[in-house]
Amino acid sequence: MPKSGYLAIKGYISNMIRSKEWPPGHLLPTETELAVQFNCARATVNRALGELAEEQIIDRRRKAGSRVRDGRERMANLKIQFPCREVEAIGKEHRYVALKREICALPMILQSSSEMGQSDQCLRTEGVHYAGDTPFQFEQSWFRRDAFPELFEAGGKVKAPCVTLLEKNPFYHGSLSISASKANHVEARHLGIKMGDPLINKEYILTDGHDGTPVAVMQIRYKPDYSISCIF
Amino acid sequence: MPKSGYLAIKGYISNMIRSKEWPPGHLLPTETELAVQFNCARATVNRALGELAEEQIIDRRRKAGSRVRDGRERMANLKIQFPCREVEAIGKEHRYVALKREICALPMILQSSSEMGQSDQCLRTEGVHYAGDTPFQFEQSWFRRDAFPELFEAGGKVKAPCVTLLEKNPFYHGSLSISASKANHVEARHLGIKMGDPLINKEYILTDGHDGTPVAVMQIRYKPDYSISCIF
DNA sequence: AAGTGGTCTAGACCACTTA
DNA sequence: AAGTGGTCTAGACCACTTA
Repeated sequence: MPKSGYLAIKGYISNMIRSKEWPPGHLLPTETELAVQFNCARATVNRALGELAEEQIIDRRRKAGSRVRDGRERMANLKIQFPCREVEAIGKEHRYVALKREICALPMILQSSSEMGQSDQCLRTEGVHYAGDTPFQFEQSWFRRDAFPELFEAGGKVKAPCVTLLEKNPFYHGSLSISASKANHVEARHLGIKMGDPLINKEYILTDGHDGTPVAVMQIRYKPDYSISCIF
Repeated sequence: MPKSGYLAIKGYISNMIRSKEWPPGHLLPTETELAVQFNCARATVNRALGELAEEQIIDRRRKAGSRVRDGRERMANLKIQFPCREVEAIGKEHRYVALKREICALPMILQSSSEMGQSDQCLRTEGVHYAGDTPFQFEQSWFRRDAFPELFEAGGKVKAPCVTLLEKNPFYHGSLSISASKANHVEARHLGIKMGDPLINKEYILTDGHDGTPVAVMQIRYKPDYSISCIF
């Protein structure tokens, strides 16, 4: 542990909390008091406490001071990787086999309440992502035409939709939902497993950067040997 | 968007990146240049860039400067909630029904290579967490005796192990792994579902705060209507 | 009204990395 | 050797929240 600097202060406070010397709810010394104790400027204490608040270890409020949080709710960092990227990450060659590609009406989840009309069109794709020669993910997706016009231009070989998406904008926002289901015969055939086997599913809902309306849904199904990991 | 302050600088840079005016790999102006541009102190720019680096939007290296990251790997915040807490969070009453409780040898994953001997003992528990009257989670766990002596004192009514854990230390670290499996007849009976139904599983491995060795494993199985969500 | 934290400034020194 | 970011200081003013 560093002997000086804001990390020393962070370490000191973390230890007091971990050792339960300062239990949840405990009121911490003020920034000024800690600055005296550590013989440093208040800005240094402020950085230490600010990071602890960011990490949800303490709660800070003006005038009320800083308190140790009830730590029963923690956060972990989960890596978000679209299918093409996930295959690359395990060091295998990514290959996409398109199965379906059709224009359809917007599914419920992509219908924005306000604007209706000609944008009311949607591309639905279905395909399998291979890691080398092994089927890895079965993908079924919907894309609003007004948000992704370039996906509708089917020029040449059909690329995986996520590849086109990431070329357009590598910084999408949205939500991820993880669930389990039983493989139906289509999913089982394309993933090379038995019907009724358990699947892990990720459902990404991508949102527009400006108004936050949903613009795409990607449903990705994985074989039961797949798992998702993170640390906390 | 704020017109001044470090948030204005963050917003400006975020916009340049989102609009692809500054594509991945692009070299940002130096802190000094941005301080001139925004007519502020370098410390203010430093805070803005520091937060963008924290959020993995940019990469920063001394002398090399700050660059826009390849955004294809994003991070999402996943809430970590132990079973008792998860039931409370949906507003239901938490009740734990213990099914098994036995001393056994350490499973592989809890064996620390270095220290062996009398601590070589483990508590294995099995139980069901109810949300109100509905079975919600089937839990199977292992705890090292040397790390959780208080769990071995079976005084009075048996509490859920996670409750005792959180009383001892609300700030555990460890890893979470999410997978899917088929319900066997024990799991199916206790969760009130059919054998062969798909389950979502969480496996928590808790580690010691000091040396990082694993001290407990909690395997939690959920019915297929359960899902895990996060935003990114 | 008074006590907190939030943010900013102008300057400083240094660590690290590249050339 | 030179340019960048990392961190710190001493001081300032303010916003917010409680009493």
